[in-house]
Amino acid sequence: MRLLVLGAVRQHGRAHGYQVRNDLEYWGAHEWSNAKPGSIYHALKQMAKQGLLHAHEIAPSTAGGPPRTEYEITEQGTEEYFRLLREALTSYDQKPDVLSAGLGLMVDLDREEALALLEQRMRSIGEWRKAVTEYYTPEDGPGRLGHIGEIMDFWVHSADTGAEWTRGLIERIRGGAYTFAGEGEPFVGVLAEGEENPYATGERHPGDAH
Amino acid sequence: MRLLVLGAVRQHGRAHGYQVRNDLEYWGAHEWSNAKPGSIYHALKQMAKQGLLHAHEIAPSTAGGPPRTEYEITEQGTEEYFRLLREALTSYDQKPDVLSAGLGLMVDLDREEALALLEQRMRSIGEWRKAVTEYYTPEDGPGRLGHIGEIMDFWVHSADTGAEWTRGLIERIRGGAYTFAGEGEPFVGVLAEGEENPYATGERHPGDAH
DNA sequence: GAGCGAGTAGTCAACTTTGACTAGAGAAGG
DNA sequence: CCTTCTCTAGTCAAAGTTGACTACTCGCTC
Repeated sequence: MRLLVLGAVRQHGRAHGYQVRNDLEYWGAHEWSNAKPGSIYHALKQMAKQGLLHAHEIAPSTAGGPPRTEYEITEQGTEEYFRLLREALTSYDQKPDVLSAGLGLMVDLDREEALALLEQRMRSIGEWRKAVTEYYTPEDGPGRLGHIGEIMDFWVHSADTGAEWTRGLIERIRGGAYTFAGEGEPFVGVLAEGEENPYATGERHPGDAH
Repeated sequence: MRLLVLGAVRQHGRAHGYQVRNDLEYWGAHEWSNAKPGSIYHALKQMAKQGLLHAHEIAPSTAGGPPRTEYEITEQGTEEYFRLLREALTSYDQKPDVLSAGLGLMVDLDREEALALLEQRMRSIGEWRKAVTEYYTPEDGPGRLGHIGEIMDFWVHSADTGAEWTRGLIERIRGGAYTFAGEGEPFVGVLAEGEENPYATGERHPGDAH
């Protein structure tokens, strides 16, 4: 959440809550993370209180609606942003939404660093896997865990396929895919004021509960 | 959370919070879900308030510590339990911890139903995949999403490998693995009073003194 | 025989998330 | 001209989560 919001504000330079909200929808974040209005506005306020963002009270907008608050990222916020971003890319905590946020923002780093972080991620997954399999392997033979063992198996399978996917991503990046920081014209990751979102949702989204 | 707690209480017949807490640790739930003391006690109280559990105030325990409250599952709670369990097994909402909880408790259903639910899960994943790929496939060729497309790719990859794993599980269950409801001696999924947990973590628990 | 650590059982404040709601402006339609 | 819809921008109460903390007992050691 904080990572996403900081990333959105940072790309705009200065943004109000509704803009952030739209960016996150543009990124599809409402599908794979808990990016709902309440969370976004809460994060903005909280981070403003903590000095990661600077808030400007602004007169009511041009297009109706309540007065809005604009936010700018502070130096402290930028630091925190990169800390969170690096962590999202390296640590394997099994929260897929954290990785997704990291992927969406990784181009704020330079290519070499992104690669290094993803390599580190591979190692993290390896360590996690080793710890888990050693720890939960019963001494008196497999199978004594019964169906509970399926949980373990599921997690290990997820780790393995996650590692495989990460390896693929590393190849693609190493092969020159995408435009990272300092490589010229960056990918436009936010919507300009007034630009309409080509991925704006119709009512039902692919991730909605049925 | 609610699913896990209901499942634990139900298997005991009658249980106090600390017992539930221990069961969840036995299942490894502290690894793959947010099963911390605070959440567990909160869920118990909340569900008691809502009539899913019935609370009995009990005198201080035999072995020191504050007075404890014992809970029994009500009829309403049992209904809710099976509703949550079926949902956890069928719906693909990308929250791996929900599936894990479902796996740990699936043997409370009979084999045929578990299989049917998992088949349904396969279909859900298929639908999700179709919706997402159709929805986010740009008309003007792939690649216009830029690195944002990697998020999509990651999710689709997860869905595919998740489906593959589910297929494997279905095979194992169909092949006679595990003991489901009504198939005689059930797998012992909870700890008896006083039994020590062979998988107790050597790690520090939240709440431990430093 | 005092102190210490470990186990038992649970509470609490701070924080985050959720989902429903508000309220004004322009557009659309009859 | 009046109603209804959609977009803009955000608020709020209720629920859930986190991590630290309490308080009590038993066994052990120094």
